[in-house]
Amino acid sequence: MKKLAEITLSTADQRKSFPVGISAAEVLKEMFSNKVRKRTLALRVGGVLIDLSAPLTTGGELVAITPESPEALDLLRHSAAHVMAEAVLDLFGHDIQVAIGPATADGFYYDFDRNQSFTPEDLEKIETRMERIASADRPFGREEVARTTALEFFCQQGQRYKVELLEEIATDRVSLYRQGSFVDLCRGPHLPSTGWIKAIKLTRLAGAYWRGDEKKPMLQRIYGTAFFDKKELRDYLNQLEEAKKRDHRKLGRELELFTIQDQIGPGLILWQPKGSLLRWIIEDYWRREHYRHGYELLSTPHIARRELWSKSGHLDFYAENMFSAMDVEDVRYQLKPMNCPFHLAIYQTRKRSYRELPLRWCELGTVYRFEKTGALHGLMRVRGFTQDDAHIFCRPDQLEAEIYRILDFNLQILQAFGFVDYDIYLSTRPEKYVGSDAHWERATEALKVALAQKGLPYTVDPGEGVFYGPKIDIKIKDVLGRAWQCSTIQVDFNLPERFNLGYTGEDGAEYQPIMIHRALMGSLERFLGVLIEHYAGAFPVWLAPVQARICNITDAQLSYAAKLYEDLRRAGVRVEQDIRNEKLNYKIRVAQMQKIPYMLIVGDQEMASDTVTVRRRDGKNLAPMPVDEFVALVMVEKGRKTTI
RNA sequence: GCCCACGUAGCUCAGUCGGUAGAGCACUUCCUUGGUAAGGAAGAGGUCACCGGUUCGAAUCCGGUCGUGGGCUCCA
Repeated sequence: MKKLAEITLSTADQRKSFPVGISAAEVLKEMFSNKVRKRTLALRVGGVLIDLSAPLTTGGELVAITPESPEALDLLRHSAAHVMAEAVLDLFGHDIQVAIGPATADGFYYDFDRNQSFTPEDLEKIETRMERIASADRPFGREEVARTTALEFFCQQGQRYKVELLEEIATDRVSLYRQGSFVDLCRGPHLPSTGWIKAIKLTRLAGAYWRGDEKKPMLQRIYGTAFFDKKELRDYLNQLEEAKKRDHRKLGRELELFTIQDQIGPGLILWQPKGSLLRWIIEDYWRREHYRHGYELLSTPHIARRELWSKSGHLDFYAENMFSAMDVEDVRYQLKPMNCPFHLAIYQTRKRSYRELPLRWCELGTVYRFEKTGALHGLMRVRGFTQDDAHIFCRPDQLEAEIYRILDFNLQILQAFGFVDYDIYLSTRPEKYVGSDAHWERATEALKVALAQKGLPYTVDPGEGVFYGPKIDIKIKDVLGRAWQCSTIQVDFNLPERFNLGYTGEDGAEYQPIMIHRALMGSLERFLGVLIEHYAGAFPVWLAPVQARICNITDAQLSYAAKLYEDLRRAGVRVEQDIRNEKLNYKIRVAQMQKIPYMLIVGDQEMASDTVTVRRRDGKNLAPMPVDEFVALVMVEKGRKTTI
C-alpha cells in the first residue's frame, strides 16, 4: 500500500522516492545542488513541465529547467505575456477584456478587446510598466479551483472571453495564475517570479480576430518579445535588422529584378531585364530537367469558357479565389486560376492505353487568383503567378513509384537552388471529401511509403488534405523565419471522375487513371522571392543574371574592353561592361553593390598581355589570366552550381 | 476584406506653428584619364498618392478613395 503513496524521481545521478503531493520546491532541495536550485525556473517530470509551486503527483525522470534549457524562453515569454496583460489593465482600466496570450516562436502576444485603439506611444508606456512589474519580482501564484468557481470569478470580472474559454473546457478543475493584481485562466507553467524577465521589447500592434475567425470580433494584439538578459534582446533585434537587408522587396528594387506599381495593380509583377534573365535561367534548367526525368511539356491558354470551370468544379469550390468572368461575344470566359482542366482536356484528345501510362505532363503555366489586398506581400503572395505545374496520369499500380519519383526529383531541384532545410507535411483526409475510403487509404499509404523510402521526416496534418485527395507539402523558410509553401504533391480522385478520364486496360476493359498534381517550386514568383532572400541577392554563378562586369581603368583600354565583351558574350558568359569615365574605385564599388560575382579589371598591363585581372565578389584578386582561362573558370562554376 | 501605421524627386529621407518644396545618391553635360568599395563642377528632375472639405492661403488640418507595411484569415 505504501507504494501507492509514493513517487520515484530520477536524475542522471540519483533516484529517490517521495510521498505523493510533495512540493516541487522540496524535491528541488533534495535532488539538486544549491547552484542549480538558484537557477531553476520549473521542473520537468516524466516529460511534463510543472511550476516550482506545484505539488508532484507522478514520478519519472526529473529535469531542472534553467534559463539555458530549450523550454526556458517559452516559459519566460508566456510569463511576460501575463505581465503585459497586468500592465495594460493597470494603465488603461479594468474594463478591457483580455483574450489569450501565448508565447510564440520568437516572442509572445496578448489579445485585448478595448473600444479605443492602442497607439505606438501606448506601447512605450506598457513596456515601461512591464519593466517595473518585472523588477518588483512578484511571484506567480498557481491555484487550482473548480471550473464553476473560475466561471463565477470571470463572470464577475466581466471577462467574457475567459468565460467563453471556460465554458468549453471539459475538465472539472482548472488552474489560475496570479501575479500582482492580475489573475488569468492558464494552464501554465510559469516562472517562479516576474524578476526573471530582464529584457522586454514590445514590437508591434496588430488586429487579430478572436480565435482567428473573421466573423468574430476584431481584437487588438500586442506583440512583444522577452529574454533573460539584455544582450540576447539586442542580438535578436540586430538579427531582425540583418534580415531586413535581405528583404526581397528591397533587393528586388536595388538589383533591378522586378517592380510592382500602383498603375499596374497590386499583386502583379513586372519583371525587369535582370529579373527576367534570372527567371529564364531557372525556367531553362527546369525544362531540361523535366525532359530528362520523363516529362513532356504542355502549353495552354490563360482563359477558357466558363463551362470548363463548372465541369472541373472550380466554380463550386474555388470561386472565391477566381477573378470574375468576362464576356467575349456573348460567351462567358474565365481567367484561369489553375492549369489542370487544360491538361485533362489534352488527355481526352484520344483514347488512352494502359501501355502509355504514366503520362507526365508539365507546364510553366501562369495563373491568376484573387487574393485579398491584406494578404498580398511582395513576390511571396501575388495575384498573377507562374506555377511549375505538372500532372501525372497513372495506373493504380504505378502510384507509389510515381510519388517516389516526384519526391526524388523534387529534392534534387530544391537542392540545386541551395535549399536543404525545409519542413515536410503530410495532410490526410478532411471531413468533407470525395472518393472512396479505400482510395484515400491507398493514396495516403503511397505518400507515406515514398516519404519513408526517401528517409524524410515529416509531420502529419490530420484532416488538412484537399477534399479531392491527400497531399505532401514542403515548406521553405525565409530569413525572417516565415515558412512558405513551395512544393506540393497532391493525389486527386475528383478530376478524373469529373472529366470521365479512362484508359483501356490489358484486358480490354475501361479503367480510370489516378491523377497527381505537383509543383516543385510552387510559384516562380514566390520561389524567386525566397531565393533572393536565401542568397541575399548574391546569386551563385550559374544563376547570376550578370556573371561578370568589365571595368576598364582609362579610356585607353576602350577598344580592348569592347573586344573582351564580344568574346565573352560569344563564349556564353553573361557579361556587362562599365566603360564610363569614372575611377576604378567607383566602378568596383558599384559592381560590388550589385553583387556581381566577377569584376574583370582591364588596364594597360592586361591589354598588353591579352589578359584580364579577376576580382571576385568576396574581394579576392586572382592573378591575371587569358580570357579563355576565365571562360573555363566560369563554366566550371556554372556546372557546380556553387557560390563563389 | 478586417485592425493599426504609413504615402514628399527614380532611391533613401528632411520639411517647425498652415504662408505655394529641400538634401544625399542615381541621371545629363563639362573638367579630370585614375590599378581594387564614392575625383570635381554645373544642370535637369516634384499636380507633396488621388478626390473632396475647412481656410485669405493646405505637403501640413478633416473626410473619402487608392496603394504600401505589420498582423488576422486564406493559400502557390
